[in-house]
Amino acid sequence: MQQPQTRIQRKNHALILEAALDVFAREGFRGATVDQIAKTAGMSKPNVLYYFPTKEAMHEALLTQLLETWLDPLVAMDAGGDPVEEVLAYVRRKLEMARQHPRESRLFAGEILRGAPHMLGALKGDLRTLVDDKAAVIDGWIAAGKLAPVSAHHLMFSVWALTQHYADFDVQVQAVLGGPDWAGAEAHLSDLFTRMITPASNS
Amino acid sequence: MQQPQTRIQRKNHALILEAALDVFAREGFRGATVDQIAKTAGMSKPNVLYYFPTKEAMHEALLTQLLETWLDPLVAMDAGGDPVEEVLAYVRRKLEMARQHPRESRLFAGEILRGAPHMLGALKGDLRTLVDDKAAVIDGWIAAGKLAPVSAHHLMFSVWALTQHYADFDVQVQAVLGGPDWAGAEAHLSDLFTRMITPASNS
DNA sequence: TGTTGCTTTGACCATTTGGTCAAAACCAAG
DNA sequence: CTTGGTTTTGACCAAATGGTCAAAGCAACA
Repeated sequence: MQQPQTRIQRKNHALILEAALDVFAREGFRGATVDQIAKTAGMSKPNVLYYFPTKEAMHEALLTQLLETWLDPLVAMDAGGDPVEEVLAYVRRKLEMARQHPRESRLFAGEILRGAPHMLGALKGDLRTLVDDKAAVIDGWIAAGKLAPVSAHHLMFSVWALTQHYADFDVQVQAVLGGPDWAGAEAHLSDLFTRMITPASNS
Repeated sequence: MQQPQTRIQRKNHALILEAALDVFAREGFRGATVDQIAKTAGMSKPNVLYYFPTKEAMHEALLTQLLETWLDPLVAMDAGGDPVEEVLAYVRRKLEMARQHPRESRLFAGEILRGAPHMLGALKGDLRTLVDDKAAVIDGWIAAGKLAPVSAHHLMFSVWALTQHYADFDVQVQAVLGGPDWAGAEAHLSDLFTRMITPASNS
């Protein structure tokens, strides 16, 4: 599996994936049509199928490409940094990613919601490995008294749930608040995680 | 719009909605087919369409019915009770609901993810009203010093995000942990919200 | 300019799917 | 057992949709 060679191939490849992301995020895999993707990409349906053999191939290409980016904020959590600051920085990076890439967040959410038919392997493999790795780091911080005792795995679930919620459930948030409130979200999450993980002061 | 009259109508109505919930939760609205619903309900497609004029009608019936149940845990939060206990009890009720009714949670998530085409009115109406109402209660508790100062709205978003995550992203949770861990989830969330909302002790 | 290989698309096909319809099966009351 | 309404379904239809194909367009190089 090689990357596209010619300049025009690279361009159209990217163009199609961009369009597919748009449509998949909005309509879901089943709801998206190749025609919609083609129209969004500004080309004919057969031409889209010339670059990607099937609709599923586009979906998989997006998910594969996405997973890496998606995990970056967690990868960047540094075992050598200040524990509380590292976790808070992770939360902020993740929230920023949700704000900047809501389509990716929804694409991911839709895939998981449907039982992760195209990602189960990656979840049980790369994701699990990374998470276990970082959980060990967190457990180390806790053992050293640098972090309040929490379940490292559930802490990470909390970060995912809380940050992605603002992208995936954006419609609901806006319906309730009357509009977006990313600043409020960041303040709230910073506050929440600070209280959550700051170890009790040595009495 | 009346409820079904005869005994057989009531039975089949319920049977179809049960089947539709199953299929919609698993496949999403676009992915679900009337045939699947019919087969799950143990009857023919035309018979399903005899009770519900369209696929959309089933979806709407489910969502309408769901919204009420869904908000119950929040409705039950009592302004007269102990603030910290009330919030924690709300979290536990919501988590329990996610555990007992994952299909409903996924149905709801799918609807919101797609922009809430069938629920936007309810979100901006009933939901917003209820949330604003309860936010006022929470703000009252905070003003009285019974609760740590938090954004009431974002606090509720946090409850939703964290509890529903365990139902909606169940596949991911299980892929990472190797299996379900509702007990761990409850302990974690109890801990998290306790630290979040317990007011600083009077020094 | 002519040739070669890459790119693009109109037309087409098979399948799926939401929904219809008329006839059959069923049920309850007289 | 008959009759009138309700329930059920096999057969069917039209539209949507994923995907194919052969032919046309186009770029680049000899």
